Amino acid sequence: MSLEEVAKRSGVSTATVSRVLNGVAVVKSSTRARVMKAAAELKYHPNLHARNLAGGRSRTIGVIVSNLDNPFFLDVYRALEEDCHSHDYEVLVANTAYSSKQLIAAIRLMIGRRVTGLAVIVSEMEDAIVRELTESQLPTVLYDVGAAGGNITKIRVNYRQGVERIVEYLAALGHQKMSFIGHHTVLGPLDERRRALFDTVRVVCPNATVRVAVDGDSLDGGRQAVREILSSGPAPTVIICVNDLMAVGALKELRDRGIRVPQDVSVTGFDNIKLSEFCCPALTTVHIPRDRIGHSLFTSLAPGSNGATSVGKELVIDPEFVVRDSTGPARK
Amino acid sequence: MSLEEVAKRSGVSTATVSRVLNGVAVVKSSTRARVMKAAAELKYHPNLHARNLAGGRSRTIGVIVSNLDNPFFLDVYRALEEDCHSHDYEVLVANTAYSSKQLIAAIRLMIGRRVTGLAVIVSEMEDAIVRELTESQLPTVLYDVGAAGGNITKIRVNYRQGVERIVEYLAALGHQKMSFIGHHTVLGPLDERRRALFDTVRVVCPNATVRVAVDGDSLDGGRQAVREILSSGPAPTVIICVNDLMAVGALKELRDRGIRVPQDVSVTGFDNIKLSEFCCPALTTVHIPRDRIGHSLFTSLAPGSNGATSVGKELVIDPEFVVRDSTGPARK
DNA sequence: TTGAAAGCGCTACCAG
DNA sequence: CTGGTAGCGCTTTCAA
Repeated sequence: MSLEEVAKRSGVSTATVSRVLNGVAVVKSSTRARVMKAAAELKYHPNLHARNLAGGRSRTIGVIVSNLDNPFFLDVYRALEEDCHSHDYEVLVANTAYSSKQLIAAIRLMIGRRVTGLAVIVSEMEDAIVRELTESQLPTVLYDVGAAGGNITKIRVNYRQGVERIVEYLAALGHQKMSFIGHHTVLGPLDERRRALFDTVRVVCPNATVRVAVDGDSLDGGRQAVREILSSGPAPTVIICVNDLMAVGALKELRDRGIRVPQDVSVTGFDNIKLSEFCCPALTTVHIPRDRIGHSLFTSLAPGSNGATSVGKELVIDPEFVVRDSTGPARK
Repeated sequence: MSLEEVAKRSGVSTATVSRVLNGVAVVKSSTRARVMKAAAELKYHPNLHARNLAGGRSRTIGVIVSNLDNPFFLDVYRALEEDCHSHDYEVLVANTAYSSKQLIAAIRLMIGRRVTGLAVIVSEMEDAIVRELTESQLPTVLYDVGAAGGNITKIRVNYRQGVERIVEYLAALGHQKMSFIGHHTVLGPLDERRRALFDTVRVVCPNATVRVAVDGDSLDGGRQAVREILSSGPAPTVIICVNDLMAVGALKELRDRGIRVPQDVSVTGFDNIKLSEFCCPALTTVHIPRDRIGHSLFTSLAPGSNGATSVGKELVIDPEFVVRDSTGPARK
């Protein structure tokens, strides 16, 4: 089941078979037909490793994410995949489960596969890794970490802006006792959100207090974080969640305890994943256009018609505040 | 950045470099050190395509699923990935979005990559595809479709049993006006569930009626299907959903309309994804052990110590009925 | 313990 | 329009 066997069976050279299979160069249609027939009869499937090796190219974009379970990543992935497929590229996904070790392994794997470009959407990025990527020459898009330039494009979401809207809105509603739940990550976007929160609170409502709890990035994690908040001090009047997934978990715990949302406590999410409309109450959140992110990934990574990638820039994405039913006036 | 450059820099042959990098054969430790050093300095990353080509192997398991968005698939994937990584295998995922065309493309890709084994967890399987897979010789696991034997292992979930529990339970609660919402698929597991439902109803509660609506396999799809049900006839007292994801969507639509669950209408899901515990009300559903499925995938596909895969069997997985808060007595 | 060399399957360049 | 052939980068005997 190799090119050579197909060549033999159809009485032509391997070169011609290759031409036919790749639709390149003009091959006499009778010859073409013969080759196609032979390939079909032999159930021939080209060895992609050989093809990539010989061709040097790979037409593959790699994506590494922290947590495929979070719909946020899937939405980005879907948009990217759409572009890739319509331009005849493949996508290779890798999941790190927030582990640096797995991140490194994933990066090595992508480099080893000689991907055309690599998108790294994780929050466990360490400086050393960013440096290695920078030195690797591989066209890369980093999400909310590192600096643009050279082979690196940075996509930055303006979290600060989103957080500001949330805080301003809550402050106007009279909330003073706030809490924040996030997940275990010291670096990257997450901490950015936490820091932005504290900074904003300091400016907008200096009298407000903010208690923090962290747990896993999952429904269970959100629920657990709320337990921690509730058992470690006076009940807050608002729970600001680092993302919608954890917020939905938080909602569950509150409901189980008979704490009403938003009457007793307000809850906010972040990301605006589909689920945020379907939980109850529907979440007040901040929309982040995952589709735009996904499409930007492709645009930056895939070589344009001129043959060059457009990496090296910094793309800023502005979020949008969405008010739904999980927030209300602070309880007296 | 090729093996040869590393060899040159460390003053040994490519063969030796290969040995060092693969930890095979005994290499003098001083030589080994020199090679390692050179590789590091050169930031050498082995070309995986060349490696696979030369080695013939690939230590990669491919998985093709219909809808990565449905947590069900992710759970299966995660279990499989865990096994793969701990046995030094890679996993390659492909998403078909329920399209036969994409399924075929994905299969070709997997074969082209010469994966060790392939798991196909989709519901858009056509006979022709099953046949092609059977003839391909590639160790394959099919989910709820096709027949075991040869290079094919079939994993079958005993849906019928799950559906029976649901119907018996609902019938005992006095429900007579039932409805079923599923997604667009004529073949595979889905239709199995629908047929099982009708068969069971006929036996358990012949007086009951069942209306059907189908839409996409998503939160929106579930909501939409409920709209269809509600606008096309008398309100049912129970809505049986083909899976939890659609059930959560259904719940949302009911809530928006002020229809109480379970007082006005009962709702059941299927799969027991994590979300089914977190929605409100928590879903009565049928648990399907995705982790077991994932682990079985690996066991069947990865060659054992004897070097042979254990494909060819049929594995039956029994579901388990889980009662939560979305079901109650039929409204008079 | 190490080197030389024969491929793995395919592409691409050069002739014809 | 088609064939010959030199690699692509790595693994793997076979000798040394």
